[in-house]
Amino acid sequence: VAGNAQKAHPLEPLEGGPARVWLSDVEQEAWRIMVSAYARLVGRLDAELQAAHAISLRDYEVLVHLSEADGAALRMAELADRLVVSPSGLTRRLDGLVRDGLVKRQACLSDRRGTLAVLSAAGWAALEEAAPTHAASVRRYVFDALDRQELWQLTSSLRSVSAALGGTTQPEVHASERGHEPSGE
Amino acid sequence: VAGNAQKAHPLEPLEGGPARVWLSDVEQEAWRIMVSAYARLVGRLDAELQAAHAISLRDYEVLVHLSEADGAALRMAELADRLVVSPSGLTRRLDGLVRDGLVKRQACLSDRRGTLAVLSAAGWAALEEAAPTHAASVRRYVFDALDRQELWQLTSSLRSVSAALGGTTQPEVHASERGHEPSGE
DNA sequence: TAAGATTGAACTATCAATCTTA
DNA sequence: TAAGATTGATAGTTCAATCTTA
Repeated sequence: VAGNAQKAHPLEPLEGGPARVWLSDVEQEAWRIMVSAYARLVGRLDAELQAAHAISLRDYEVLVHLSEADGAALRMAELADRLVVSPSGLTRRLDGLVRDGLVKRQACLSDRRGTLAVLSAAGWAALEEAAPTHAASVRRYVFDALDRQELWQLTSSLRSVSAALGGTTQPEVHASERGHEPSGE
Repeated sequence: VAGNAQKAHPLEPLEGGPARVWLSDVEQEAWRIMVSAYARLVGRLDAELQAAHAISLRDYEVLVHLSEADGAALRMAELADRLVVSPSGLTRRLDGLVRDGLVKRQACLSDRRGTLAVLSAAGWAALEEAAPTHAASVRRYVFDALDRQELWQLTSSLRSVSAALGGTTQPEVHASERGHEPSGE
């Protein structure tokens, strides 16, 4: 919503009291550019990844997270948390990746309710193939546009926002479930 | 993808040549926090808006953009561009808003192919009602977590990213693009 | 012939309910 | 009784095709 002096629509009940109700012009502009730039950025990254390797950014991110995990395997709930998607959303996403042979499901030994998502050989290959494209895109649109100081500052700011949102993937109470899995590949 | 020294998976074909193929650890971490923080932030904003006023963040943003336009009206294509959604996506979104009575469709006089989206009285009311909630959320999770310098820096960085993405319909003039003619595209 | 907007088909994501195991 | 994961129903989005007007 517009700030104090830009427009004269009926959205100004306050003029600067102790608890401001509207965003200032500077804040409004910052927020606007944040939303717009991020949407456009993600759209571009996805388009370039799909054009070059026929894989969506969403699916690619699954491969990335798995590749960084111990044994290239992760519990569904943990993976969903890292990807910021719902449990059911991850189930559907994994269905597609399993169908394409990039990921395999594996029973969790330590907790038989659980399921492990495991990166397959084909998944590794797809990741290795797509990674340079993705890295180049991110670098081109983000890191090349920022100097070192800006990058550090951006990261710091986003970390503050993340903290304000509350703990995400904080050290949870159940850390003993990271089962041992004889990498079935 | 992990950087150079974090992990020992088979994703390291280079060790630092002239054209780096992977992201550095710092870059990787910055990118990771960017994706995660933004997803969580938007999810929270949407949840709080829906809980308090039964309106989605997406629909709310339509109202905001219309409210800032001349006559609270915008051509479909222009609105879609500002919202970073496809033309068909906006058509469907407007269907819902029209059904709810928050927006009205109006024939465009100057170009009979066109359609105008116009904020209705109920739309204004809904916006006025929801705006304080949204503003408070954004302030709480973003602006309260950042000092003035960080806010300025963040905006600047995002503007650089936006510029690197290339002009969409995003002129660097922030205050003058209100109600201008559809500068032909 | 091209542009603006909409529609149909396909895809993806979520919530609520369900089933299995702790 | 609760937690992990999946499924059914549903909502929202996009691409390709279509219709109207420039």
